[in-house]
Amino acid sequence: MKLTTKGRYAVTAMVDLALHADDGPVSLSEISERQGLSLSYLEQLFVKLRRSGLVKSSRGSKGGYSLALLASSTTVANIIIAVDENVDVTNCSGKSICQDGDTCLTHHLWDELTLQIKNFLGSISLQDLVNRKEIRWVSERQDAKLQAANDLSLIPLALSD
Amino acid sequence: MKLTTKGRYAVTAMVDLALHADDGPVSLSEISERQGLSLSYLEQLFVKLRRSGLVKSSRGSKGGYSLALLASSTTVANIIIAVDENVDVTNCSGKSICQDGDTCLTHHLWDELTLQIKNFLGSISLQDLVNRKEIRWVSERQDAKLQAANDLSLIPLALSD
DNA sequence: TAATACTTGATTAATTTACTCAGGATTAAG
DNA sequence: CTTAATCCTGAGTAAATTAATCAAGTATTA
Repeated sequence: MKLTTKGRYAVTAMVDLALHADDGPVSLSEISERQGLSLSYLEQLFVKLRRSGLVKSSRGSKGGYSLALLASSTTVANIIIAVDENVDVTNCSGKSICQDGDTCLTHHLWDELTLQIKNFLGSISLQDLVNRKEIRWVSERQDAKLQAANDLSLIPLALSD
Repeated sequence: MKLTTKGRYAVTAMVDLALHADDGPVSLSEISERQGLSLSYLEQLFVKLRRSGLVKSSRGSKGGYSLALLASSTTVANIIIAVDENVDVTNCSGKSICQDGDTCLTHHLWDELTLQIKNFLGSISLQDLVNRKEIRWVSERQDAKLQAANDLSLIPLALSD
């Protein structure tokens, strides 16, 4: 499987989106600040998320992204597949051609593991994550931090120079 | 998690070892031929497998590797960890320092997935794999092919030139 | 003593990852 | 109508990782 920073970033960003869904479209720069992720990189990821139909965008000032589906209808597996292309741990993408066009000795094992991972990640929705206590805590901490930073930025002209 | 060719090769080689355990030590060149894996690369992997105590080596002619433990005591997880170092899907190796030294929004989710994968791979032993019908079939095919190749190689001097 | 096989360390080509950069298109607000 | 915010796109790239190869051993057995 490919489970790298890319997939983790995408899920994190989508959870952020779900958590702040009430305030209208969420801009990538907000997500970037709150989650500490690179803005340019997020842009790349959201192209894929949009093309996969998981988010919808609104351009212009006060624009941003919002969930295209119910939080309960989007699973973690959906998100990872959208950005990572596949969640397959076989060497042959499940085609059973791993050794000279034939099945390799352990093909079936990797096929099973792939199924296990897909089942697990497919069983967890964004709504499940939003409901979790430990995620709400982290989110509150992040919101407070961003608020504090914004409050400070109201007086930089008075301080600089 | 790092589940790449390295881990797959190692498990495949270990299953080969378990399947041919009755015939005494198995040389890496045999495994290389049967499983279509690079000999030099197998050498690297078996250094780690030996240091992890999963196999024991006997040098010299008729030497090779054999299982250090019962096939029922070595799990797939043991093998992958031995060559890949970790099976962790968090960004922080489980330390909860993923965002500026603090817990990131989705840390717990990756922690759980890591546990799932470890449980699954830890629940399957080499003995389980050896007992599987589909693995026996592939193994028989491979043995027959190697036997045929060896039979041919008995007369190359008569044919070459 | 010759052949076999493990042992080790250095090196490397190809690929992937995780970005950055530069610019353009669209929209809302002032 | 202008400007600022934001999405949108594509090209490029440095660093890391992978999947090896190569060379030179050492140990053991036939």
